[in-house]
Amino acid sequence: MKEELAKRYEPETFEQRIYAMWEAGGYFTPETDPGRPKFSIVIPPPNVTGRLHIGHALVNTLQDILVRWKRMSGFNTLWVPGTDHAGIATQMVVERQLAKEGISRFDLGRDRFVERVWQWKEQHSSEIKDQLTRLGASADWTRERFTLDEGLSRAVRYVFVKLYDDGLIYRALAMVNWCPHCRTAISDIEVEYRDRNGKLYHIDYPVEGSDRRLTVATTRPETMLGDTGVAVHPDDERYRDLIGKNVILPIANRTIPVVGDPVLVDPEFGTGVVKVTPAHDKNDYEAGLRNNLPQLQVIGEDGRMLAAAGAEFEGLDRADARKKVVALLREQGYLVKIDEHLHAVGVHGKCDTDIEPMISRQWFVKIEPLATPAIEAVRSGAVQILPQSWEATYFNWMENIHDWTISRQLWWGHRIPAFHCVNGHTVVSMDDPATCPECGQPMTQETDVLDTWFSSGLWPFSTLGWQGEGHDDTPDLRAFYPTDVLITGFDILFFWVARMIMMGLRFTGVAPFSQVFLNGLVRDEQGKKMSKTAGNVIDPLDVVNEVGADALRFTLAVSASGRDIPLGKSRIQGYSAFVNKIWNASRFALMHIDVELRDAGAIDRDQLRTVERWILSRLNDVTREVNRQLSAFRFDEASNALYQFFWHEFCDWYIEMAKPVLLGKHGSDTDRRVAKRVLLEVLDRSLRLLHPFMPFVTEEIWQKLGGVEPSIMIAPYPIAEDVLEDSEAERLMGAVKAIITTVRNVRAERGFTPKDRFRLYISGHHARELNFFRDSAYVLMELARLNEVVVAGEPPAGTHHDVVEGFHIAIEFPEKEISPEQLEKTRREIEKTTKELASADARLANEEFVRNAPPHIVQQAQARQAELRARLEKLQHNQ
RNA sequence: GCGGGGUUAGCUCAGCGGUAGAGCAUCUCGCUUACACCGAGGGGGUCGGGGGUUCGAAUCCCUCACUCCGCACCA
Repeated sequence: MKEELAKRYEPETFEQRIYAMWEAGGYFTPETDPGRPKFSIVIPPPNVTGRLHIGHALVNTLQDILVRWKRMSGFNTLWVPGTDHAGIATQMVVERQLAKEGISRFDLGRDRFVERVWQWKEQHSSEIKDQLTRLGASADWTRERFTLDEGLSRAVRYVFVKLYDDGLIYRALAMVNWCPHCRTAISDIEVEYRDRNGKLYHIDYPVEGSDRRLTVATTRPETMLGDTGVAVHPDDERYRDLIGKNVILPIANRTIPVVGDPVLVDPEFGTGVVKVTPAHDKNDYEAGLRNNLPQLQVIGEDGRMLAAAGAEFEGLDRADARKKVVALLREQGYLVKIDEHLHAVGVHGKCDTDIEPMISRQWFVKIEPLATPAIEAVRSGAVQILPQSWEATYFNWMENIHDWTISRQLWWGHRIPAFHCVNGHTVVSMDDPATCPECGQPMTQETDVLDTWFSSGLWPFSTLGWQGEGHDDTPDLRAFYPTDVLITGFDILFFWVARMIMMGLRFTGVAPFSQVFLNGLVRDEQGKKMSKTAGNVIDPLDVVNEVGADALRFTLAVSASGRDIPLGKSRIQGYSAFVNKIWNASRFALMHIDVELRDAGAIDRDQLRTVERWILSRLNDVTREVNRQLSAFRFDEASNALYQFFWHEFCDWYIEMAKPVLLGKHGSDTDRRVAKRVLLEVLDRSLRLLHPFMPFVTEEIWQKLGGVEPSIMIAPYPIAEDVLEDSEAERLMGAVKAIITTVRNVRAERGFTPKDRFRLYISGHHARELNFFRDSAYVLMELARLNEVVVAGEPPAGTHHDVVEGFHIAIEFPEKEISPEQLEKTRREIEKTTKELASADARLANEEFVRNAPPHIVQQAQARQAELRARLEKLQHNQ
């Protein structure tokens, strides 16, 4: 029976149908008690803020490749999908939406606002699922999770309570990074530093009871309203006598003390005098504590000046206050000068607002007891970070880690399970307390929520049903935890990966995965980061609609090496040609093979001719290569090996060489049957090898091949078999290919057209080889366009001589003037060969080389020398 | 300042001790019924500079230059 493929490759006609078929078949859902090894992986949950971008397409394609490969390789495979509530980010998008309606979240109130966010979430999580579906992601949707799901929320609460009970979570008044726009505290790693051309203002502070003035320098003059001291270095001769005296703060007209502080002050910098604002600068805060300076808060949570700044400043924005302060200072003669000054300013990455350091009461995680085992896990190899160079970065960060600010003044997220009564008692517990256990007063819950990463830190086990003690042994946890691999972008190594390792070790006793693969960042063709403002973003869905998911996936896989992954439409276009090639080659194969050929059983190797043994050997080699590279996360090498094999060996050579037999121009019926059987075999295996990279097109074609399994995605993944390896066939076919190439080459150089046919002479040393060339004459004649192949005959004078892969060949051309270009070409070829031979001679003349180099290298050099020598001799004939 | 990368064909990158590779781009020829999203062929590199180790270095070591990314500091 013959099956047919549509004349054109049109992915839109089958991709969605195929995905529905897989899902209906339940192939994404693993068995619960399989009695075979498992492979599990959890998705880095995308933020529910919006649609997936090309970076998501990359990380999810890589995961799907791995998952499909493992599933076909016989593992009981689970890929858990889901989304992250993304506290600040999601709250911001919904607030922006509200702003368009002219209202703020405060107009709605907490409950109604949160309701709005849930509506947003419902809409977007289904959109995200749809996008992943279009990409072909074989995730188990029956286990889809969301970080705010009931079970995951219980896990979060349990972890908070436990860490609190263990003394690892504490509440304290401390200097934190405050975002006046989002009106919440954020953690240290959420602050991004941007270089900015700012100004350095030099201001005079008059010394009390003297006409001396101390000049301080600052980039933030508005904070002077909150100054409570001035510091100098205690060893600085210039100012030592002033320590203990007071200066008068201009504008505010307060007196503040001069203190000596060796930590804060670098006498070499600026004037050597530093104003101290303990309430609005991290270093000043600490200096204030050291020197008993009061903390005077002059900037509020919204970034506007407070009454403490002075009546004329109250309510002014930070930036306006700065202008006013500078104007007044100038007016009153305190402003000495303004220098241009390049410095890094901390901003909130999510909204680009300047961070305001602020003293605030927040919840913290004491991190060191968590970090120490997490460092050890990587050091011992229990967790392997790949590419390995990232381990140094991991250690560097983990060893200098600071306590983690986990409370956020937001409405969207896991509300902190801490309860307070009017008497200041605090209860942290799994169940909401009715009244205060100490004083019986009613209790109210903390309004703050937790940092999003606090919940995503539990993701690998909370998604599998873990909810703390009593809920830590679910069937899914038993079957799939710890997971095997985590694939994610390197940009969230600290935010997420490190925290999962810490939390996993603390709460489950094991690392949540044994391997972490960090993929690069997708950039545009010029290597620039993709961003909406730059207008260079690629929407993965657009690409899928244009060229199909398989072309996109393959492009991503091939490009997936290095830290930056440049991706442009032209690149994707290039690989869509490959998908098209697969389609057409399969179409050709299907025209010739009968699926019933499978019924005859395995291939009888004794019936195979060299060309067939060759392609099977090559296929076997690529099979070994793909499996090896995939286990090392070398998606680029694996996909490239398949590309090379399928296109440049299978299509360009094997199919062309098989055509004379398949089309009945050469060989017996048996030969034809064997050729068809081999064609089927190679196509079948190739499709299975390609399936993890290009799930849709391989399935569509494979369905026509009459396989046993209902879907290619559950057909066995090919593994290399020693019997298929055939070095003799590889060597001989290598020679045939090289001879054909040489003939084509010389033909073109001599200005002959493909219609001109010649006679070819081949000579060799062994009868076996000569017989092979006699049997393969039809291939040479077809592909090199010859009219005769003479094996072991004596070529007449005037023929073109060459040595190819150790075989002497001669091409008999019709009489034709040799062009000057050709003569020049030959001359250059001789010159080049002479040089190469000289270097080969020199190499072998070196006794130390012969003595020290491994024997096979020496042999190789000798063979090369012999070939070059023979070749040179032949080429000289051609002059 | 601390840590980690990178510098190989016009572009993007692989190779990381034994004859310089791929994709794309470019040039020439060819619509040969699987495919013009194709086929055949060509051109193009002193592997950032300098030094060293080695029989042999793009590959290991030192050094310089340029560049990118973290982290820290920045009155």
